[in-house]
Amino acid sequence: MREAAPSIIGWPDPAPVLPAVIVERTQNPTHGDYSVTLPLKLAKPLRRSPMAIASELAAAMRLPSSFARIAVAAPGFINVTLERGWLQSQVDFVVSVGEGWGRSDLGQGVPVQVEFVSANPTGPLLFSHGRGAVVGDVAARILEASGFAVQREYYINDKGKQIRLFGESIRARMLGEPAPEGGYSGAYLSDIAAVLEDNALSASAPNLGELGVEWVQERIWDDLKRLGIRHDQVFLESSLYGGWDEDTMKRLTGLGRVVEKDGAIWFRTGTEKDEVLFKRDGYPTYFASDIFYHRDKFERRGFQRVIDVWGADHQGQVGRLKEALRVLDIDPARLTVLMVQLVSVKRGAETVRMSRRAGVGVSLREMLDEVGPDAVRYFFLLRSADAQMEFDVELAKTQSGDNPLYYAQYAHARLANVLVLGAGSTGVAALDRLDSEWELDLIRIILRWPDIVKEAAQAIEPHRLAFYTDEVAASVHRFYKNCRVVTDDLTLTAARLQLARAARITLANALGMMGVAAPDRM
RNA sequence: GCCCUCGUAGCUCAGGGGACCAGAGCGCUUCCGUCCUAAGGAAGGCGUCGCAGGUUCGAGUCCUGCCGAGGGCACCA
Repeated sequence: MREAAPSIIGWPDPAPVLPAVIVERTQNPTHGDYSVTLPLKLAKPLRRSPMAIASELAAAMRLPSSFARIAVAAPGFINVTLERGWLQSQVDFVVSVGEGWGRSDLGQGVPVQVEFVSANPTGPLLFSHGRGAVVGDVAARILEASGFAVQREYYINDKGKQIRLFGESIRARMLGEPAPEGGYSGAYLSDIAAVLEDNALSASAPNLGELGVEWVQERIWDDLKRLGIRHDQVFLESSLYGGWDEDTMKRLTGLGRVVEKDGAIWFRTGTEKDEVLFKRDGYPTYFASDIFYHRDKFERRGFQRVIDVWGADHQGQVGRLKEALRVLDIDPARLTVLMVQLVSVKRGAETVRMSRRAGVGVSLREMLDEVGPDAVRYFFLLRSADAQMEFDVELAKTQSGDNPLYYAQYAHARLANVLVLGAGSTGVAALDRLDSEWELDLIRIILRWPDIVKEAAQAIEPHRLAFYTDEVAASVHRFYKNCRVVTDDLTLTAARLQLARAARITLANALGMMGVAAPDRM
């Protein structure tokens, strides 16, 4: 269409710029399945009526009549309606593709890194960390399914005084003393102290911090494992300081971006407010580490794109990091930072607000114990990452359709169940008999799945999967309720079983991409 | 004071500049039970899309300002 349009309607001088998206999905089914709005966009530059342009373009469009109907509608839309026979035939196609249904080679093997969680090993993961963990993991799954070469990375901040402070906090706990100034005071310190004492270590042992980190990190891996999350790579901050730091500083200095004042070393942002890179005591700031780290990702390791999942409390860092990348001649658009907003936990009438900074709140582990990993994942995915959310514990535990997780999983279980019941049926499927509104609606929704994945990959918006899943589940329940699958009518039974297979595959793939179980029985 | 995210139905939230786009679920009021799991389905009411301008053939959607909520603005992490 984009290529053909000029020759069909004649090109003016200068030529108009065509929009990137030419065919879009209609939002109202009475207008068909797809629409072309090009005539409306071309009307002004061509100084012609949009309806006339639409008619000419529509007349020139060549689509097999078995595939779709084309219509022109005021004020200048070209609407394409998929033919029933074609829709029905796609049921076989979905079944034949099976597990690959929804996957694509959109990314063409481009290397992408998703870095997420990256919590400091000085305390167990909070529930709010879980949100970033799920968002990052599902973003990675979506990109993998779309043909990107994805690496999942966990960055550990193993330098600096936090580890030392952590060790001092453990020592204080072992001695029954209060935590040091700015130290850690959570109940888990007692657990660590108990383990260390069991191993005959005293408060005077020199490496309490390291031992504590080991304990915490084990627990973090364990929590993530229960959530179904693994990382491919652990990156230590300390590895940035074997020369890479100096090399990067040399580059920045050469670019005239480094200045020393007040005994510290600063990055010249180009605005009035410079940023400290190395503190007066000689230690690097997080900003400096982040510059070294991201230059490493892009230049040394060659990732084309990097997705960082950060908590909302780090958003101040985004602008200056991107500015530093730009200065280093790395296109900042290659870095996407997903800001994950705060989570509060609602238990009955009580709401607990989570605060990372304050280090208080509900631990990820308690929530895994209480509602299970599937509910944690699905509920986090039912909200876009950039909106603050409330997690309703009672709802997550409810075993009914009020709970969107059960609603979706139950739809899958129903299909699996009916497929077992129909396993002995011997009829030959007559797909043209899938002609009720419920069946055709389900087919249309199923066929959207590959687009949903692509859109989620392009926008990096994992929540789109959950909303789609909810739609599929609703359509499945309607189908199940209105179209009895296994009957004496053998060709219809076979056709409906095939549709049930296609729907089950779609639901299973969608739930699978979210890391949520798709049970056959409930 | 500056920056970021959000502001849509009583509640929790979707809405890639398009035409019934004003939505879904929950909650509320009803209805559906020989029969594949009623852990379900069907019907109904619910709104000045925070406010005011602007861009556009067309604006919850983009821009500006204001108001409100939350989070950032450390030689903290």
